[in-house]
Amino acid sequence: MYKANLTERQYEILEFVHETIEEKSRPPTIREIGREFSISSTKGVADHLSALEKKGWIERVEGEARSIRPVKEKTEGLFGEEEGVPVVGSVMAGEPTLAVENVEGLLDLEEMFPNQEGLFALRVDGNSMVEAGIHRGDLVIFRQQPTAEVGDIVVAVVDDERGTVKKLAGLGEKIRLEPANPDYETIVKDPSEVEIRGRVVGVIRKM
Amino acid sequence: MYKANLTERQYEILEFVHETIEEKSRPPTIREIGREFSISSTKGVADHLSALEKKGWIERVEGEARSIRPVKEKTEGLFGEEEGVPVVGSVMAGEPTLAVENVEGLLDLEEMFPNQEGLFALRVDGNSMVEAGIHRGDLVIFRQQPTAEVGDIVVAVVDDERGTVKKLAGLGEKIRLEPANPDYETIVKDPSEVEIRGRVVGVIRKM
DNA sequence: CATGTTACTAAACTTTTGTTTAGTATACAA
DNA sequence: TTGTATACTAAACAAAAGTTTAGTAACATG
Repeated sequence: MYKANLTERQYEILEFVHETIEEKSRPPTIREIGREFSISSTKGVADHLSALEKKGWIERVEGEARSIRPVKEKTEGLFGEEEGVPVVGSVMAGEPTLAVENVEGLLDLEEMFPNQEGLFALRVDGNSMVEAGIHRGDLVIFRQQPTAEVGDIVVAVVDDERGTVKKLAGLGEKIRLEPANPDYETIVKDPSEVEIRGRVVGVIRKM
Repeated sequence: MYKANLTERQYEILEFVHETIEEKSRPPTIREIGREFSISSTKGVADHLSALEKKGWIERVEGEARSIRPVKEKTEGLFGEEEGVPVVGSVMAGEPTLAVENVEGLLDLEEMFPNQEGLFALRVDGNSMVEAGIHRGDLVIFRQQPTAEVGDIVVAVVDDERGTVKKLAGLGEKIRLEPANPDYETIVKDPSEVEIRGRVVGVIRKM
């Protein structure tokens, strides 16, 4: 056995199917596979495909052209198609490299902050939130919403300024926007003077 | 004209092509499109495809089955396939919603932290780096490397412990690992007692 | 030593699919 | 009014692609 119950030949063909889909955005035909591997008979290729299907690596629709379809769950991992950066549980001494066994999961950023309606990013340009771990240059991810709860970190517009990021500390007759930096002062304004634009749901920093 | 120089019918067909690729991971045949739209003649569909090709929305290979291929640059945006969270330049007062005109670009997290060899994430569980904006629970993204420069924030293993995140403050006869929190003390160790495992290149926090 | 799997060739066959020819009808612009 | 683009039908044709039948050969396994 070669990799994961596949023979070497079967592995090569499965790999070619993937490459073709990747490059040409459609699966290859039996004859295209045959040409690639110098298999003159279509039956030769068809046999490999039957084996791959039987072993659960691909699916096909009988009689349809280009119907080879890799089974995602089985194939991802084998060809490194997973999205995301691996999250390691711990970094132990001794081993020079971080082994795959150490990986707890994959950090799928698209899943973490999906491209969904109402989600925006804003680059922070002040220092008023450093104690909340939001530094100049960071990108804050915020969900656009007109209100928030006390304690939330919000993106708000005060006095026609560019939006600022502050902690919402009070919501009564006066709205209190509290910085996380003793050098800055809490903003206390009438509700009419403050527009809450969104709630911060994440921070991303690249160094 | 309907959308972006396409007729309504052409738009519908282009949309169906996209859906088919999305759902079945291969483009539809002319007859499959015909069936969907109750166009009995293959010529009727072929005419639409010729129009789409002429207008630059798709590409085809003559004589090949299922060779319709949407031209990525033109199509993305029309069907909302872009990856990433929009980055807004500023959040202005007045407008109730964040207009698309405001968008400076798209934050493509996969591009920012690509799934490349040697890139890992580690969840921070101490408070020793709060002043550097790294809090408990944050994910630090680090590039696996055995050395680093003074000033870098590194992931290191000291005394068989689980990896810690510290600032590399000295590299001579003794290695200095400096926390960013006055409550913690700088670690000063022989090089033999410290293993630098990587350099922190990013921080991600979800709130 | 029979049996099954793998890995093919060769040739014929069928179905699917793309292409072409011929024609209808509507709408719009020059 | 003539041309051009759109939006099709109908029918036939040709090429592409999947399927099937009949074998060969190597190799491993019980």
